[in-house]
Amino acid sequence: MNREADLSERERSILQAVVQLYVTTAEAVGSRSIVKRLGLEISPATVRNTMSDLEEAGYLQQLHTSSGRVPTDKGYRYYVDYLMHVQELTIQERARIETELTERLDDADQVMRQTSHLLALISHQTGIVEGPDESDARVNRVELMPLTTTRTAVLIADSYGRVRTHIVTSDRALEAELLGRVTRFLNDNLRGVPVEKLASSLQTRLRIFVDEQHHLAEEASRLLQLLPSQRAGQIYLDGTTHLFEHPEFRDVERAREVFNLLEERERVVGLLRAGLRDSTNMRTTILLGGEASMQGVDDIGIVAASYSVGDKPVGMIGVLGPRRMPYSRVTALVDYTATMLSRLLTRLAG
Amino acid sequence: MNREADLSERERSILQAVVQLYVTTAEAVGSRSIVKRLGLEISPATVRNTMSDLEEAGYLQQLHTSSGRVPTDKGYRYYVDYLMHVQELTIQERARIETELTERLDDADQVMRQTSHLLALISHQTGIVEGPDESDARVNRVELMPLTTTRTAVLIADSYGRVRTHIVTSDRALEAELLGRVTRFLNDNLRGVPVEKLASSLQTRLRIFVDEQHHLAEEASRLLQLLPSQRAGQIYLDGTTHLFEHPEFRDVERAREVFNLLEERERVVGLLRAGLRDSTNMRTTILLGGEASMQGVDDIGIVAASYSVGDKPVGMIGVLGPRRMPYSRVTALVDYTATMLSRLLTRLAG
DNA sequence: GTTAGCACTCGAATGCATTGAGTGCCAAAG
DNA sequence: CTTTGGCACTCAATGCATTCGAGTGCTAAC
Repeated sequence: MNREADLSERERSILQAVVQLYVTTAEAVGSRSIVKRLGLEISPATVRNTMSDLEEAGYLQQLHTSSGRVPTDKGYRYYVDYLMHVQELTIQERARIETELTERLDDADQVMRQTSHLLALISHQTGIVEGPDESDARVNRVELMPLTTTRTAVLIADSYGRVRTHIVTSDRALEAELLGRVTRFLNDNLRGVPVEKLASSLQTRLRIFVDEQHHLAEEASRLLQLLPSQRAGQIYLDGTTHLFEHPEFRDVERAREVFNLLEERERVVGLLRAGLRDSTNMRTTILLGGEASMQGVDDIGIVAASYSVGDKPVGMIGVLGPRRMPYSRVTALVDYTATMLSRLLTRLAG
Repeated sequence: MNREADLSERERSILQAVVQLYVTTAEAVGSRSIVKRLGLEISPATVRNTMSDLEEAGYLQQLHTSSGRVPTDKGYRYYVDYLMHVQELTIQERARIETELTERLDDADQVMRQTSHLLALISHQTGIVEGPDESDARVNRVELMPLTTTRTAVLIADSYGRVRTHIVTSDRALEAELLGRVTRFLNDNLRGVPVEKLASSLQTRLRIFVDEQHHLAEEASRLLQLLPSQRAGQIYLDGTTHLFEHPEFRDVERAREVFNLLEERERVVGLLRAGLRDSTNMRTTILLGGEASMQGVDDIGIVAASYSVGDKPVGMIGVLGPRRMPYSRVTALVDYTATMLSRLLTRLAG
């Protein structure tokens, strides 16, 4: 079923005008302002009739009998799916994203931190970057670094160009020389193994090498057993205070809800993932507070896109703001940023 | 000058009652409730006279002519300096801090994250931990880990048991074998050097070793030059959303001010440091919004304490909340936590 | 199908009286 | 000289009635 066909040309342009006006003014929009906005030769009364139809069909909503109208979830959804035309970024903005991202090219971690910063800076909203999915990361290199006789830093460089540090304590003293040999052993045997399966992989390979390198393998196994199990994908946030700029969060309770959401990283990841799942063939997805995947937090909207390393999508980025967000601008931003990030990370991993 | 002598016994106990009542109720306190609170055989009228004196002396304040009174900065200051008796933590709370901190004993970074979490959890306020001052950190061990032919991870374990990762890109390809030799060279020559002076120290020692190990030293120098200069001490925050629970931050503008402060890490570090400087011989310091060192953010209070590695104070922890804070409880918490943290980090570094 | 006109609705703003917690002050008591 | 009871006074908060105005819904005419 093509919802696009449901609305007449006039209804479409009026819905569009309502959304756009509401987004900029944050106030319910009336028939007169619509006429002004469209510059058309129709009277407010006509607009009122159409708006009434749109309300009946569930696209608009009145806060009280004699007020202007405001888009409903359905109205926003229609707008972002069919009416919005993505507003290109300016050349300056593109250039800025490109230079400020490539500056930090060295370090995947820093690239992602900087990405969230840029998203926030340019959109004046909250920028979100979810780090590459741990489950796809593979071991590029392992290093064991003695800290004290019993404490050892296990350093794992993964296929995304990130370096992770875990510190493990063992019962008995380990000599630096031994750690050096174990390191070499691990690098010879574990490159390309999924990071999550480091310990279990080693167990498997142990069987093969058990005779010749029994001692080394034992030691390595002991160390890797101590690694904490993988936490959920890292998340980078920036610009959370921009939320305070919007009138919908004047009420502290509302603001609090959103801040609570942002503190629960798994929930944020969950939302972004849901967005990816529901996404059509578009590169960006828009999630609206109140819709199925966003139970529990109304009032917000998220523009999200996935980024890839090579051809494989590995994580999400997004911009979170009030549901009343300038989607056309933000969509362009998120789309372009995701493309740039993909390119950079691919180069880093390659 | 001993300010303690300035006030009569009655004035002292009434000031104390005002602060305590105001802290729990968040409402201006009147003469009747004070009488009830103190359970004394004096009449409200007497209390009113005394309160009037206290107001004239600047310890109390009326919001409007016919309302109850509220402590001023000076009033709070007197209270925390002379009237407050620290309320011991319960055994359960002590036990909790101890077990939940020692659990993560391995990793200084995690210990500090956990510390901020505990501070927030137990106080129901915002917990702050400032990582050990970078300027005192010394190199314990260095490792170079090849990521690609041109990208190298420089790993530095410092004397506080932390491991830092920097990724540097060099112009020309570096063989793993070479990096191994450079690593050994660095560890032989740079242990104990202040982390900040890594690059310059190497330059100095280069002159000595220039003949025999010219090539190695050159290579090492090139890599270390690329390290980013040290950013200010890391900061760990937790429980920022607790701020929303207090009526003083019902007004979004107020809340926003504090969140902005918390986003500017250097400013937070600056406040804590100022606290350390002003501190008397007490182990904890209390900073009150509006006072000299806290220009620009009213309405908040901070209880801070320094922690040490060995005998040397290296960083600060604190709890931030509304100025109307239960200082006696929070002070006990911060004090005990700082002691525990010192003990753990000393053990880690030792 | 579109428009002008008009009655109607309802939130927001304004004015006004009431209430009550709390003070300041004074004169009397201790 | 300190303390107390009494009393007038102040001021925020509350409730209520009124007004104002943006905006609608409806109907009759175009």
